[in-house]
Amino acid sequence: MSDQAPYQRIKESLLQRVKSGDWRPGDTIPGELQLADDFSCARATVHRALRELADEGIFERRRKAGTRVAVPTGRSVALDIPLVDQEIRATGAEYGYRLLARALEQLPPVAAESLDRAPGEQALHLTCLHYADRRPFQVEDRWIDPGTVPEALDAPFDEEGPNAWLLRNVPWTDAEHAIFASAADKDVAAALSIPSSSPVLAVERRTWNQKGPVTFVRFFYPGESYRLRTSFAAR
Amino acid sequence: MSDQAPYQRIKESLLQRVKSGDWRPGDTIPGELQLADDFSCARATVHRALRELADEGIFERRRKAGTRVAVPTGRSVALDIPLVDQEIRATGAEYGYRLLARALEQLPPVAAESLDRAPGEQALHLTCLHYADRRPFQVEDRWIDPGTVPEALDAPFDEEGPNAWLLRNVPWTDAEHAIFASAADKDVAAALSIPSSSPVLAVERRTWNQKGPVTFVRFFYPGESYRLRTSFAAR
DNA sequence: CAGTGGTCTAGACCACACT
DNA sequence: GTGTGGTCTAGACCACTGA
Repeated sequence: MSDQAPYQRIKESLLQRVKSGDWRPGDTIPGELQLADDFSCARATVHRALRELADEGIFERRRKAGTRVAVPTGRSVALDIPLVDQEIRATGAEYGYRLLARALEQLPPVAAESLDRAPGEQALHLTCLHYADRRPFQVEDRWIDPGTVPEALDAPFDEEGPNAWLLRNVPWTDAEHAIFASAADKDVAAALSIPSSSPVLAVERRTWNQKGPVTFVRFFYPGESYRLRTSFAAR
Repeated sequence: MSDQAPYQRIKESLLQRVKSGDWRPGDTIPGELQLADDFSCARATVHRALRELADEGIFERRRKAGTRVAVPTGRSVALDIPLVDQEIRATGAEYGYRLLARALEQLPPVAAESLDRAPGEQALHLTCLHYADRRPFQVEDRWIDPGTVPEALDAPFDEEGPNAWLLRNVPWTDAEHAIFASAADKDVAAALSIPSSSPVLAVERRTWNQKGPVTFVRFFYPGESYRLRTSFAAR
Protein backbone atom coordinates (compact mmCIF):
# COMPACT_ATOMS: atom_id res chain seq x y z
CA MET A 1 0.00 0.00 0.00
CA SER A 2 3.04 2.23 0.26
CA ASP A 3 3.94 1.16 -3.25
CA GLN A 4 3.36 3.63 -6.03
CA ALA A 5 4.53 4.38 -9.50
CA PRO A 6 7.81 6.27 -9.86
CA TYR A 7 6.14 9.19 -11.60
CA GLN A 8 3.80 9.49 -8.63
CA ARG A 9 6.65 9.54 -6.15
CA ILE A 10 8.38 12.14 -8.27
CA LYS A 11 5.25 14.28 -8.36
CA GLU A 12 4.96 14.20 -4.61
CA SER A 13 8.61 14.88 -4.16
CA LEU A 14 8.47 17.91 -6.44
CA LEU A 15 5.26 19.13 -4.84
CA GLN A 16 6.88 18.85 -1.44
CA ARG A 17 9.72 21.09 -2.56
CA VAL A 18 7.11 23.70 -3.53
CA LYS A 19 4.94 23.36 -0.44
CA SER A 20 7.90 23.50 1.91
CA GLY A 21 8.97 26.80 0.39
CA ASP A 22 12.19 25.23 -0.88
CA TRP A 23 11.11 26.37 -4.34
CA ARG A 24 9.17 29.62 -4.32
CA PRO A 25 6.83 31.11 -6.94
CA GLY A 26 8.86 32.40 -9.85
CA ASP A 27 11.83 30.11 -9.21
CA THR A 28 13.15 28.10 -12.11
CA ILE A 29 13.58 24.45 -11.21
CA PRO A 30 16.11 22.04 -12.76
CA GLY A 31 15.54 20.75 -16.29
CA GLU A 32 14.11 17.40 -17.18
CA LEU A 33 17.48 15.81 -17.89
CA GLN A 34 18.85 16.99 -14.56
CA LEU A 35 15.82 15.70 -12.66
CA ALA A 36 15.89 12.40 -14.54
CA ASP A 37 19.45 12.02 -13.35
CA ASP A 38 18.53 13.02 -9.77
CA PHE A 39 15.68 10.53 -9.63
CA SER A 40 17.57 7.89 -11.61
CA CYS A 41 14.86 7.38 -14.17
CA ALA A 42 14.11 8.07 -17.81
CA ARG A 43 13.42 11.59 -18.95
CA ALA A 44 9.90 10.57 -20.02
CA THR A 45 9.07 9.63 -16.45
CA VAL A 46 10.13 13.00 -15.09
CA HIS A 47 8.37 14.63 -18.00
CA ARG A 48 5.07 13.05 -17.07
CA ALA A 49 5.35 14.20 -13.47
CA LEU A 50 6.17 17.75 -14.57
CA ARG A 51 3.45 17.83 -17.19
CA GLU A 52 0.78 16.75 -14.75
CA LEU A 53 1.88 19.24 -12.13
CA ALA A 54 1.84 21.95 -14.79
CA ASP A 55 -1.69 20.89 -15.74
CA GLU A 56 -2.65 21.26 -12.08
CA GLY A 57 -1.34 24.80 -12.11
CA ILE A 58 1.71 24.21 -9.93
CA PHE A 59 4.33 24.85 -12.59
CA GLU A 60 4.59 26.93 -15.73
CA ARG A 61 6.65 25.47 -18.51
CA ARG A 62 8.13 27.12 -21.55
CA ARG A 63 10.49 25.73 -24.13
CA LYS A 64 13.98 26.98 -23.75
CA ALA A 65 13.00 29.03 -20.69
CA GLY A 66 12.48 25.96 -18.51
CA THR A 67 10.05 25.12 -15.74
CA ARG A 68 9.11 27.67 -13.09
CA VAL A 69 6.93 27.58 -10.00
CA ALA A 70 3.64 29.28 -10.79
CA VAL A 71 2.29 32.16 -8.75
CA PRO A 72 -0.79 30.75 -7.06
CA THR A 73 -3.88 32.71 -7.98
CA GLY A 74 -7.34 31.67 -6.93
CA ARG A 75 -7.92 30.15 -10.29
CA SER A 76 -9.68 27.07 -11.54
CA VAL A 77 -11.39 25.24 -8.74
CA ALA A 78 -12.79 21.76 -9.30
CA LEU A 79 -16.29 21.79 -7.96
CA ASP A 80 -18.40 18.71 -7.50
CA ILE A 81 -22.04 19.01 -8.48
CA PRO A 82 -23.25 15.54 -7.57
CA LEU A 83 -26.62 13.98 -8.18
CA VAL A 84 -29.02 15.10 -5.48
CA ASP A 85 -30.02 11.69 -4.26
CA GLN A 86 -26.42 10.54 -3.98
CA GLU A 87 -25.47 13.77 -2.26
CA ILE A 88 -28.20 13.33 0.33
CA ARG A 89 -27.57 9.66 0.94
CA ALA A 90 -23.85 10.36 1.27
CA THR A 91 -24.61 12.36 4.42
CA GLY A 92 -26.48 9.40 5.84
CA ALA A 93 -29.84 11.08 5.42
CA GLU A 94 -32.91 9.49 3.87
CA TYR A 95 -33.66 10.70 0.35
CA GLY A 96 -37.19 11.65 -0.64
CA TYR A 97 -38.68 12.90 -3.91
CA ARG A 98 -41.94 14.56 -4.87
CA LEU A 99 -43.21 15.88 -8.18
CA LEU A 100 -44.85 19.24 -7.60
CA ALA A 101 -45.94 20.08 -11.13
CA ARG A 102 -45.77 18.70 -14.63
CA ALA A 103 -47.21 20.46 -17.64
CA LEU A 104 -46.65 21.53 -21.20
CA GLU A 105 -46.17 25.27 -20.99
CA GLN A 106 -45.03 28.23 -22.99
CA LEU A 107 -41.34 28.90 -22.56
CA PRO A 108 -40.46 32.05 -20.63
CA PRO A 109 -37.69 34.15 -22.20
CA VAL A 110 -34.74 32.78 -20.19
CA ALA A 111 -35.62 29.15 -20.73
CA ALA A 112 -36.40 29.78 -24.37
CA GLU A 113 -33.03 31.31 -24.97
CA SER A 114 -31.29 28.45 -23.18
CA LEU A 115 -33.07 25.87 -25.29
CA ASP A 116 -32.48 27.91 -28.40
CA ARG A 117 -36.17 28.37 -29.10
CA ALA A 118 -38.54 31.29 -29.42
CA PRO A 119 -40.37 32.48 -26.29
CA GLY A 120 -43.88 31.17 -26.29
CA GLU A 121 -43.05 27.81 -27.82
CA GLN A 122 -44.20 24.82 -25.81
CA ALA A 123 -41.94 22.70 -23.65
CA LEU A 124 -42.28 20.26 -20.78
CA HIS A 125 -42.06 22.05 -17.47
CA LEU A 126 -41.34 20.10 -14.27
CA THR A 127 -41.11 21.26 -10.70
CA CYS A 128 -39.71 18.78 -8.20
CA LEU A 129 -38.78 18.76 -4.56
CA HIS A 130 -35.96 16.70 -3.09
CA TYR A 131 -35.98 15.89 0.61
CA ALA A 132 -33.26 14.97 3.07
CA ASP A 133 -34.76 13.19 6.06
CA ARG A 134 -38.20 14.47 5.07
CA ARG A 135 -37.04 18.06 5.13
CA PRO A 136 -36.97 20.10 1.90
CA PHE A 137 -33.43 20.14 0.54
CA GLN A 138 -33.62 21.32 -3.04
CA VAL A 139 -36.20 22.58 -5.49
CA GLU A 140 -35.73 21.63 -9.12
CA ASP A 141 -37.23 23.80 -11.84
CA ARG A 142 -36.74 22.07 -15.17
CA TRP A 143 -37.63 22.55 -18.82
CA ILE A 144 -37.24 19.69 -21.26
CA ASP A 145 -37.14 20.27 -25.00
CA PRO A 146 -39.87 18.10 -26.56
CA GLY A 147 -38.18 18.36 -29.93
CA THR A 148 -34.96 16.74 -28.78
CA VAL A 149 -36.58 14.47 -26.21
CA PRO A 150 -40.09 13.51 -27.38
CA GLU A 151 -40.04 10.42 -25.11
CA ALA A 152 -40.18 12.73 -22.10
CA LEU A 153 -43.80 13.58 -22.93
CA ASP A 154 -44.76 10.02 -22.01
CA ALA A 155 -42.72 9.81 -18.82
CA PRO A 156 -44.65 10.40 -15.59
CA PHE A 157 -41.73 11.58 -13.42
CA ASP A 158 -43.85 10.87 -10.35
CA GLU A 159 -41.57 8.23 -8.85
CA GLU A 160 -38.23 8.98 -10.43
CA GLY A 161 -36.68 12.43 -10.77
CA PRO A 162 -36.07 13.82 -14.26
CA ASN A 163 -32.34 13.86 -13.70
CA ALA A 164 -32.10 10.11 -13.28
CA TRP A 165 -34.57 9.53 -16.11
CA LEU A 166 -32.66 11.77 -18.50
CA LEU A 167 -29.32 10.21 -17.65
CA ARG A 168 -30.73 6.80 -18.44
CA ASN A 169 -32.62 7.75 -21.58
CA VAL A 170 -31.05 10.83 -23.10
CA PRO A 171 -27.38 11.14 -22.15
CA TRP A 172 -26.06 14.59 -22.80
CA THR A 173 -22.69 15.32 -24.28
CA ASP A 174 -22.26 19.01 -23.48
CA ALA A 175 -23.17 21.07 -20.47
CA GLU A 176 -22.84 24.60 -19.13
CA HIS A 177 -23.25 25.69 -15.54
CA ALA A 178 -23.87 28.98 -13.80
CA ILE A 179 -24.10 29.70 -10.09
CA PHE A 180 -25.76 32.71 -8.54
CA ALA A 181 -27.74 33.93 -5.58
CA SER A 182 -31.29 35.11 -5.78
CA ALA A 183 -34.32 35.85 -3.67
CA ALA A 184 -36.73 32.95 -3.34
CA ASP A 185 -39.93 33.60 -5.24
CA LYS A 186 -43.27 32.61 -3.76
CA ASP A 187 -43.29 29.07 -5.09
CA VAL A 188 -39.70 28.24 -4.26
CA ALA A 189 -40.07 29.68 -0.78
CA ALA A 190 -43.20 27.67 -0.14
CA ALA A 191 -41.59 24.47 -1.38
CA LEU A 192 -38.48 24.94 0.71
CA SER A 193 -40.47 26.11 3.74
CA ILE A 194 -38.54 29.33 4.02
CA PRO A 195 -39.78 32.92 4.12
CA SER A 196 -40.51 34.52 0.79
CA SER A 197 -37.55 36.43 -0.72
CA SER A 198 -35.05 34.63 1.49
CA PRO A 199 -31.70 34.18 -0.23
CA VAL A 200 -31.32 30.96 -2.19
CA LEU A 201 -28.34 29.51 -3.97
CA ALA A 202 -29.14 28.70 -7.58
CA VAL A 203 -27.25 26.26 -9.77
CA GLU A 204 -28.25 26.43 -13.40
CA ARG A 205 -27.46 23.82 -16.02
CA ARG A 206 -28.02 23.61 -19.74
CA THR A 207 -27.28 20.42 -21.58
CA TRP A 208 -27.08 19.36 -25.18
CA ASN A 209 -26.61 16.21 -27.14
CA GLN A 210 -25.97 15.68 -30.83
CA LYS A 211 -29.63 16.34 -31.64
CA GLY A 212 -29.76 19.71 -29.92
CA PRO A 213 -30.72 21.29 -26.57
CA VAL A 214 -31.91 18.71 -24.08
CA THR A 215 -32.82 20.47 -20.89
CA PHE A 216 -32.57 23.70 -18.94
CA VAL A 217 -32.72 23.33 -15.19
CA ARG A 218 -32.32 25.43 -12.08
CA PHE A 219 -31.68 23.91 -8.69
CA PHE A 220 -32.49 26.09 -5.69
CA TYR A 221 -31.00 25.53 -2.24
CA PRO A 222 -31.84 27.42 0.92
CA GLY A 223 -29.13 30.06 1.40
CA GLU A 224 -26.70 29.80 4.29
CA SER A 225 -27.62 26.20 5.01
CA TYR A 226 -26.15 24.85 1.79
CA ARG A 227 -22.62 25.19 0.48
CA LEU A 228 -20.78 24.14 -2.62
CA ARG A 229 -17.31 23.12 -1.54
CA THR A 230 -14.07 22.14 -3.12
CA SER A 231 -13.58 18.55 -2.17
CA PHE A 232 -9.90 18.99 -1.40
CA ALA A 233 -7.13 21.49 -1.77
CA ALA A 234 -5.51 20.84 -5.12
CA ARG A 235 -2.16 22.19 -4.18
CA MET B 1 -2.58 26.00 -37.45
CA SER B 2 -4.41 22.85 -38.50
CA ASP B 3 -1.39 20.92 -37.32
CA GLN B 4 -1.60 19.13 -34.04
CA ALA B 5 -0.04 16.26 -32.20
CA PRO B 6 -1.29 12.77 -33.11
CA TYR B 7 -2.53 12.12 -29.58
CA GLN B 8 -4.63 15.29 -29.85
CA ARG B 9 -6.15 14.21 -33.12
CA ILE B 10 -6.88 10.84 -31.63
CA LYS B 11 -8.55 12.45 -28.61
CA GLU B 12 -10.80 14.51 -30.84
CA SER B 13 -11.57 11.57 -33.03
CA LEU B 14 -12.56 9.42 -30.06
CA LEU B 15 -14.55 12.26 -28.51
CA GLN B 16 -16.39 12.71 -31.77
CA ARG B 17 -17.44 9.07 -31.73
CA VAL B 18 -18.94 9.66 -28.28
CA LYS B 19 -20.58 12.99 -29.05
CA SER B 20 -22.11 11.73 -32.25
CA GLY B 21 -23.74 8.89 -30.37
CA ASP B 22 -21.71 6.36 -32.31
CA TRP B 23 -20.50 5.09 -28.94
CA ARG B 24 -23.10 5.40 -26.19
CA PRO B 25 -22.68 5.43 -22.41
CA GLY B 26 -21.91 1.92 -21.23
CA ASP B 27 -20.46 0.76 -24.54
CA THR B 28 -17.07 -0.91 -24.50
CA ILE B 29 -14.75 0.59 -27.07
CA PRO B 30 -11.86 -1.22 -28.83
CA GLY B 31 -8.69 -1.98 -26.88
CA GLU B 32 -5.49 0.01 -27.06
CA LEU B 33 -3.78 -2.36 -29.45
CA GLN B 34 -6.73 -2.31 -31.81
CA LEU B 35 -6.93 1.49 -31.75
CA ALA B 36 -3.17 1.80 -32.21
CA ASP B 37 -3.56 -0.28 -35.32
CA ASP B 38 -6.56 1.77 -36.52
CA PHE B 39 -4.71 5.04 -36.07
CA SER B 40 -1.39 3.61 -37.25
CA CYS B 41 0.55 4.73 -34.22
CA ALA B 42 2.25 3.32 -31.15
CA ARG B 43 0.17 1.94 -28.33
CA ALA B 44 1.59 4.59 -25.98
CA THR B 45 0.13 7.33 -28.15
CA VAL B 46 -3.35 5.86 -28.04
CA HIS B 47 -2.87 5.21 -24.35
CA ARG B 48 -2.23 8.86 -23.65
CA ALA B 49 -5.35 9.94 -25.51
CA LEU B 50 -7.46 7.40 -23.64
CA ARG B 51 -5.94 8.25 -20.28
CA GLU B 52 -6.62 11.95 -20.69
CA LEU B 53 -10.19 11.39 -21.81
CA ALA B 54 -10.68 9.09 -18.83
CA ASP B 55 -9.30 11.84 -16.57
CA GLU B 56 -11.85 14.20 -18.09
CA GLY B 57 -14.61 11.80 -17.18
CA ILE B 58 -15.46 10.67 -20.71
CA PHE B 59 -14.28 7.07 -20.33
CA GLU B 60 -14.00 4.57 -17.52
CA ARG B 61 -11.12 2.16 -17.76
CA ARG B 62 -10.53 -1.10 -15.98
CA ARG B 63 -7.85 -3.69 -16.52
CA LYS B 64 -9.03 -6.73 -18.29
CA ALA B 65 -12.53 -5.26 -18.62
CA GLY B 66 -11.46 -2.63 -21.13
CA THR B 67 -12.52 0.96 -21.75
CA ARG B 68 -16.16 1.97 -21.61
CA VAL B 69 -18.01 5.22 -22.25
CA ALA B 70 -18.89 6.78 -18.91
CA VAL B 71 -22.42 7.76 -17.96
CA PRO B 72 -22.37 11.55 -17.79
CA THR B 73 -23.39 12.81 -14.38
CA GLY B 74 -23.26 16.45 -13.46
CA ARG B 75 -20.02 15.90 -11.68
CA SER B 76 -16.80 17.83 -11.32
CA VAL B 77 -17.05 21.22 -12.91
CA ALA B 78 -13.98 23.39 -13.35
CA LEU B 79 -14.83 26.83 -12.06
CA ASP B 80 -12.69 29.88 -12.55
CA ILE B 81 -12.36 32.19 -9.59
CA PRO B 82 -10.16 34.89 -11.07
CA LEU B 83 -8.57 37.87 -9.36
CA VAL B 84 -11.11 40.65 -9.05
CA ASP B 85 -9.15 43.30 -10.84
CA GLN B 86 -8.39 41.02 -13.77
CA GLU B 87 -12.00 39.88 -13.89
CA ILE B 88 -13.23 43.47 -14.05
CA ARG B 89 -10.68 44.63 -16.58
CA ALA B 90 -11.43 41.58 -18.73
CA THR B 91 -14.93 42.96 -19.29
CA GLY B 92 -13.47 46.24 -20.46
CA ALA B 93 -14.56 48.07 -17.32
CA GLU B 94 -12.38 50.34 -15.24
CA TYR B 95 -11.20 48.79 -12.00
CA GLY B 96 -11.37 50.74 -8.75
CA TYR B 97 -10.36 49.89 -5.20
CA ARG B 98 -11.14 51.38 -1.79
CA LEU B 99 -10.16 50.29 1.69
CA LEU B 100 -13.19 50.61 3.95
CA ALA B 101 -11.73 49.43 7.24
CA ARG B 102 -8.48 48.13 8.66
CA ALA B 103 -8.06 47.15 12.30
CA LEU B 104 -6.72 44.57 14.70
CA GLU B 105 -9.80 42.89 16.06
CA GLN B 106 -10.93 39.91 18.03
CA LEU B 107 -11.71 36.95 15.83
CA PRO B 108 -15.38 36.02 15.59
CA PRO B 109 -16.07 32.27 15.89
CA VAL B 110 -16.19 31.42 12.16
CA ALA B 111 -12.99 33.21 11.30
CA ALA B 112 -11.27 31.84 14.36
CA GLU B 113 -12.08 28.30 13.42
CA SER B 114 -10.91 28.87 9.86
CA LEU B 115 -7.59 30.24 11.04
CA ASP B 116 -7.29 27.48 13.61
CA ARG B 117 -7.28 29.92 16.52
CA ALA B 118 -9.42 30.53 19.58
CA PRO B 119 -12.28 33.04 19.30
CA GLY B 120 -11.26 36.31 20.84
CA GLU B 121 -7.65 36.18 19.67
CA GLN B 122 -6.50 39.18 17.67
CA ALA B 123 -6.13 39.23 13.92
CA LEU B 124 -5.96 41.80 11.16
CA HIS B 125 -9.39 42.56 9.78
CA LEU B 126 -9.79 44.27 6.42
CA THR B 127 -12.89 45.37 4.56
CA CYS B 128 -12.44 46.41 0.97
CA LEU B 129 -14.62 47.44 -1.91
CA HIS B 130 -13.87 46.71 -5.55
CA TYR B 131 -15.48 48.80 -8.26
CA ALA B 132 -16.24 48.18 -11.91
CA ASP B 133 -16.66 51.47 -13.73
CA ARG B 134 -17.09 53.24 -10.36
CA ARG B 135 -19.96 50.99 -9.42
CA PRO B 136 -19.60 48.63 -6.45
CA PHE B 137 -18.78 45.16 -7.75
CA GLN B 138 -17.55 43.13 -4.81
CA VAL B 139 -17.07 43.51 -1.08
CA GLU B 140 -14.11 41.73 0.47
CA ASP B 141 -14.18 40.80 4.14
CA ARG B 142 -10.78 39.44 5.12
CA TRP B 143 -8.93 38.21 8.18
CA ILE B 144 -5.18 37.79 8.09
CA ASP B 145 -3.36 35.70 10.66
CA PRO B 146 -0.69 37.91 12.27
CA GLY B 147 1.18 34.85 13.50
CA THR B 148 1.78 33.48 10.02
CA VAL B 149 2.00 36.87 8.32
CA PRO B 150 3.46 39.44 10.73
CA GLU B 151 4.51 41.67 7.80
CA ALA B 152 0.85 42.35 7.10
CA LEU B 153 0.65 44.50 10.24
CA ASP B 154 2.91 47.03 8.55
CA ALA B 155 1.14 47.05 5.20
CA PRO B 156 -1.31 49.91 4.63
CA PHE B 157 -3.55 48.20 2.03
CA ASP B 158 -4.87 51.63 1.07
CA GLU B 159 -3.69 51.54 -2.52
CA GLU B 160 -3.29 47.86 -3.21
CA GLY B 161 -5.80 45.17 -2.29
CA PRO B 162 -4.78 42.48 0.17
CA ASN B 163 -5.14 39.79 -2.45
CA ALA B 164 -2.42 41.21 -4.65
CA TRP B 165 -0.25 42.01 -1.63
CA LEU B 166 -0.55 38.51 -0.23
CA LEU B 167 0.18 36.85 -3.56
CA ARG B 168 3.34 38.87 -3.83
CA ASN B 169 4.52 38.50 -0.25
CA VAL B 170 3.02 35.35 1.22
CA PRO B 171 2.19 32.81 -1.46
CA TRP B 172 -0.14 30.12 -0.22
CA THR B 173 0.22 26.47 -0.99
CA ASP B 174 -3.20 25.12 0.01
CA ALA B 175 -6.67 26.53 -0.34
CA GLU B 176 -10.27 25.58 0.30
CA HIS B 177 -13.33 27.24 -1.19
CA ALA B 178 -16.99 27.32 -0.33
CA ILE B 179 -19.83 29.03 -2.19
CA PHE B 180 -23.16 29.95 -0.68
CA ALA B 181 -25.96 32.48 -0.76
CA SER B 182 -26.79 34.77 2.12
CA ALA B 183 -28.68 37.91 2.99
CA ALA B 184 -26.60 41.07 2.85
CA ASP B 185 -25.96 42.42 6.33
CA LYS B 186 -26.12 46.16 6.94
CA ASP B 187 -22.48 46.86 6.10
CA VAL B 188 -22.31 44.73 2.98
CA ALA B 189 -25.60 46.16 1.72
CA ALA B 190 -24.39 49.71 2.26
CA ALA B 191 -21.09 49.05 0.53
CA LEU B 192 -22.72 47.41 -2.48
CA SER B 193 -25.51 50.01 -2.59
CA ILE B 194 -28.22 47.41 -2.41
CA PRO B 195 -31.14 47.06 0.01
CA SER B 196 -30.36 45.43 3.32
CA SER B 197 -30.93 41.66 3.38
CA SER B 198 -30.85 41.42 -0.40
CA PRO B 199 -29.43 38.12 -1.58
CA VAL B 200 -25.68 38.07 -2.13
CA LEU B 201 -23.43 35.40 -3.53
CA ALA B 202 -20.60 34.60 -1.15
CA VAL B 203 -17.31 32.97 -2.10
CA GLU B 204 -15.25 31.94 0.88
CA ARG B 205 -11.59 31.03 0.78
CA ARG B 206 -9.16 29.75 3.38
CA THR B 207 -5.50 29.49 2.54
CA TRP B 208 -2.46 27.99 4.19
CA ASN B 209 1.23 27.88 3.62
CA GLN B 210 3.89 25.76 5.29
CA LYS B 211 3.85 28.01 8.37
CA GLY B 212 0.11 27.67 8.96
CA PRO B 213 -3.16 29.48 8.21
CA VAL B 214 -2.65 32.60 6.13
CA THR B 215 -5.99 34.20 5.54
CA PHE B 216 -9.73 33.72 5.68
CA VAL B 217 -11.74 35.78 3.26
CA ARG B 218 -15.28 36.17 2.05
CA PHE B 219 -16.14 37.89 -1.20
CA PHE B 220 -19.70 39.14 -1.56
CA TYR B 221 -21.35 39.85 -4.89
CA PRO B 222 -24.79 41.31 -5.48
CA GLY B 223 -27.15 38.42 -6.16
CA GLU B 224 -28.68 37.97 -9.61
CA SER B 225 -26.30 40.39 -11.20
CA TYR B 226 -23.25 38.19 -10.72
CA ARG B 227 -22.69 34.65 -11.90
CA LEU B 228 -19.97 32.09 -11.60
CA ARG B 229 -19.80 30.23 -14.87
CA THR B 230 -18.06 27.27 -16.34
CA SER B 231 -15.92 28.68 -19.09
CA PHE B 232 -16.74 25.89 -21.53
CA ALA B 233 -18.37 22.52 -21.67
CA ALA B 234 -15.74 19.92 -20.94
CA ARG B 235 -17.40 17.21 -22.87
C1' DC C 1 -5.06 -17.95 -16.30
C1' DA C 2 -5.14 -14.78 -19.84
C1' DG C 3 -6.14 -10.28 -21.57
C1' DT C 4 -6.39 -5.55 -20.65
C1' DG C 5 -4.66 -1.33 -19.06
C1' DG C 6 -0.51 1.03 -16.41
C1' DT C 7 4.00 2.22 -16.56
C1' DC C 8 8.95 2.55 -17.71
C1' DT C 9 12.95 2.91 -20.85
C1' DA C 10 16.15 4.45 -24.37
C1' DG C 11 16.47 6.80 -28.14
C1' DA C 12 14.95 9.95 -31.53
C1' DC C 13 13.18 14.09 -33.82
C1' DC C 14 10.83 18.39 -33.64
C1' DA C 15 9.33 23.21 -32.30
C1' DC C 16 9.87 26.92 -30.02
C1' DA C 17 12.01 30.92 -27.79
C1' DC C 18 15.79 32.90 -25.61
C1' DT C 19 20.52 34.85 -26.45
C1' DG D 1 22.34 28.99 -32.73
C1' DT D 2 21.15 26.09 -29.12
C1' DG D 3 18.97 24.33 -25.16
C1' DT D 4 14.58 23.35 -23.33
C1' DG D 5 10.28 21.14 -23.35
C1' DG D 6 6.79 18.22 -26.43
C1' DT D 7 5.99 14.14 -28.51
C1' DC D 8 6.50 9.57 -30.70
C1' DT D 9 8.20 4.77 -31.00
C1' DA D 10 9.19 -0.04 -30.05
C1' DG D 11 9.62 -3.01 -26.77
C1' DA D 12 9.21 -4.64 -22.24
C1' DC D 13 7.37 -5.93 -17.72
C1' DC D 14 3.88 -5.54 -14.30
C1' DA D 15 -0.80 -5.53 -11.94
C1' DC D 16 -5.18 -6.13 -11.76
C1' DT D 17 -9.40 -8.57 -12.64
C1' DG D 18 -12.89 -10.98 -15.26
C1' DA D 19 -13.85 -15.51 -17.09
